[in-house]
Amino acid sequence: MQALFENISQINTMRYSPDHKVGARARLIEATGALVKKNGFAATGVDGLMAAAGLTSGAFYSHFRSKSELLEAIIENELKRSIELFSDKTREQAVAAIKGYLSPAHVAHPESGCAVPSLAPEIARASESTQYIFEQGVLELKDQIRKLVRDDAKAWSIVVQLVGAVMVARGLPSEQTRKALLKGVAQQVKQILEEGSGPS
Amino acid sequence: MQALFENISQINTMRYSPDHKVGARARLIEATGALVKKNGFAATGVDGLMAAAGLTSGAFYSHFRSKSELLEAIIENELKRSIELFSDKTREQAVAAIKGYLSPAHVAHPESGCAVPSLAPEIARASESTQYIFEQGVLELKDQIRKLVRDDAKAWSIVVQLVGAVMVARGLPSEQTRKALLKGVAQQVKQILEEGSGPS
DNA sequence: GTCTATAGTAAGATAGAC
DNA sequence: GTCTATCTTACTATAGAC
Repeated sequence: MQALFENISQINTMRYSPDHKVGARARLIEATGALVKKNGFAATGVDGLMAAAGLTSGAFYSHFRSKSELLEAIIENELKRSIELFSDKTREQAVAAIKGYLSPAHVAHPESGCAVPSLAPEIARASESTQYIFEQGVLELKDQIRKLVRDDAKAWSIVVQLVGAVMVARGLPSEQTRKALLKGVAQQVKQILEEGSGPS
Repeated sequence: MQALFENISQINTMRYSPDHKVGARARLIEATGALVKKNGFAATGVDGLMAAAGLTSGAFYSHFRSKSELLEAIIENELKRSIELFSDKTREQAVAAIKGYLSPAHVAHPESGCAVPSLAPEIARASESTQYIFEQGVLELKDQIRKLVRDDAKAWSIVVQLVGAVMVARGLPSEQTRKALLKGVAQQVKQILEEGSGPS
């Protein structure tokens, strides 16, 4: 299973020449990623996806064999960015990233936020290879949080609180309720972080 | 805002004569609810929805003015059932319900499970009236959990851990990872429950 | 690589027979 | 209320010109 991951990564990496920093495909993945996080994958047509990148739908299939292949690429790209939010950071920076994740701004702007609260149910219905990529990303995210709490259970708890809080808050029309939820969850997450901050 | 809720509830209640316990509309909401939780709302057509109830698509609009009105009815119905899982229960029963929520069986069977981990992102993109119904349901769910922990922040934390854990676990192809996540979250939720179990 | 055009299918919704 | 048939639009995907 781990070997499969490595193969997928290799294929994706070697599809482009090393000196092309950001190709057309990468730009497509960026532009469509924002749209898909905002409006959902199933609800967005290929026409709309390509329009977001300033192109027409005919060009889509020069870059992806199918729409579902795009979802896979989006998940890979988006998860990488979410992971970077928590990696190679001081403890203070990581705690600030958690605070930002649980902010009203993140709730209000799915297009520039983490893909998990926007797309997780659609990932659960996607191909197995898409789910493998998702799993690798989630495990890496958990491991980054684990560095802060040095405990797997606590790390998992924080990960699901972050994504659960943002996902639920986005369905709440009342700002008051949204803020109460975010504040409550932030308080509990902070407590877990403090429990785990004994001597290194 | 509260008045709006009452009006919506009244309309829905008074649409049918009081002696009809379960009408055709209610059966439709049940049957389509399971399908929508499994496959997603946007991804499921009216044809498929009605086929799940043994009918054809033409009959759909005798019961709902639009597809989005159905989503609203499904959310209302499904949230009611999720709330009942935690209401009018002894402490032991409620704790057992939490354990069941975080079970592999719940992760494996979205069609018979809670609607929130299946549909929350689609609710976030739905009409404001659908979101009001969602908010009322989520608040009631939180208040049921609050009875166990007597603290709003802790109740919110548990709610988002439950829905976040199931939602993320459903995207993980490895049973090992799924179980580790569920076990870790269950452990942390249990700890919150024990913190809040002082003298009444 | 990107375009226009189009094939083929499925979508949401309506009309009228029964 | 439910059916079949249909309208209109949108969908995923492909073909061929540039």
